[in-house]
Amino acid sequence: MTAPTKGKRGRRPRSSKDASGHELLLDTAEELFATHGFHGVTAREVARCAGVDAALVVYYFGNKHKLFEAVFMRRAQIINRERLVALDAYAAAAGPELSVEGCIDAFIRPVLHWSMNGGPGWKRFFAITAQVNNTALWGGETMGRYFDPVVERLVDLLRIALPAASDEQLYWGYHMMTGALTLSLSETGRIDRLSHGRCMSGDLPTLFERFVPYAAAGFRGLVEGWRPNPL
Amino acid sequence: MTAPTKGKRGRRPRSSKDASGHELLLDTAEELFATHGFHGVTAREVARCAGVDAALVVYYFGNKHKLFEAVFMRRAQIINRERLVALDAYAAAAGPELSVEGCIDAFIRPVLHWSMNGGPGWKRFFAITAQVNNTALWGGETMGRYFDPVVERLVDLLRIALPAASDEQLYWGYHMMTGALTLSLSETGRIDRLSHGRCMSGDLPTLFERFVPYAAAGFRGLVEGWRPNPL
DNA sequence: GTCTATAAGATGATAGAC
DNA sequence: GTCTATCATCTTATAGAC
Repeated sequence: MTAPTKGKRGRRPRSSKDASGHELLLDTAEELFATHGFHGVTAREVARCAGVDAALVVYYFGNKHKLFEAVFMRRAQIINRERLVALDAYAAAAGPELSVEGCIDAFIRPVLHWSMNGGPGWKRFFAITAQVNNTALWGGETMGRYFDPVVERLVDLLRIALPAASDEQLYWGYHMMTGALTLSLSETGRIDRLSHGRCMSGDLPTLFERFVPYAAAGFRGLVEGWRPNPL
Repeated sequence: MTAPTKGKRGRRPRSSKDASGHELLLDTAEELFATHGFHGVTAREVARCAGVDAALVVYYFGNKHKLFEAVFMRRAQIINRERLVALDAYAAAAGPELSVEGCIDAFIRPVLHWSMNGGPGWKRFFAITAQVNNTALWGGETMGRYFDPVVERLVDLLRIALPAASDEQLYWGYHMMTGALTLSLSETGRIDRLSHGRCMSGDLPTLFERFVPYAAAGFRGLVEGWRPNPL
């Protein structure tokens, strides 16, 4: 062993020019949680990797779980605020000419904007979101607590754009849309391999161009219905 | 402390009528990994909960990670086999009258069948699948390794059903479909809360009825396209 | 605000008895 | 095949000095 430190994921020595310990811990936790998941990282690793003392995790956040919640909340709040603004602005601009495409555009544009232009912190946040959304134990509850109020606003507009749709159909439609969206934003690289390079996880402009017509047509197809052979 | 054991998630004392240690460990690992994720469970916990000695994890599987792979592979192989059979049978029956709905039906019918009729082990497997699918580090790679060959067969059929679609569109369409499918099968309960009980995660016949027209219309909408305002 | 020291216990993996 | 005992290390969290 010749390295000066023995930490598993290395230590970044803290310089006086760095951000505050609080922000440093948030950023570092975001990075490590995104890659390894909540249980795949220890609070000590986060502190070590941030170049900060381990006791400061407790000092700033109380415990590891509250650190995770703080990471999640920081950007979720921004998304929620911008989505509400975008949905209201679209509703005001479209008037009675509201379209499904327009509603979905307003709903996903903020997340695509931040994923493209927000830097690596935002990408990591979306990777965390995908994991939370797909975890039964605290995922359903956490996602709902943070995002459901804005989803209700989206469903309100979709009710106008698709008057023939029942609420049950709209909620199922949203459910399928969010599965596609969180997976897409997590950029796992699977589609790159599957498509032999024809599609790229990180190509968000193309994702946007594909996502809106897919989801909008999906909502309409839902309303038209389909009679399967019974399962 | 009055309980005879002190294990965090309890011990199930092993009786001579139980299945072999190998199967017991697989079933128990499946249950715990589904709920808490790979890093959220220790190999010791799996063994304790199975009523089996901790050293047997190493004896049977080599290490904790290989135990996880064994859990995942056990049912993935069954799904793959049945999906291939279903896709081939549908292609043979439909001939040139192949429809997008029919292809998607054939692709998802096996998983819905097992989720509805296969007992809790299958539900747990799908919960694990959703987590793997949405994890960047090993998710993209693992999902691809297990499932991509069958996905290629699906895309082959969709090429016939949708001759106007480019491969790039078909792969994006599959990508969005799989996000919706893995989230749906993981039954996180989020849609139950969001919809105030109008929709239920565990209502798979309704999911099936909604999923096929949504995804099929999505694929068609993808081909028709849509010109967004630039991001 | 930041650090050291430490408590009290769990971890994955192994060696080797039976 | 199954078990005990053990290694070397890591864990969350706290108390209290500076």
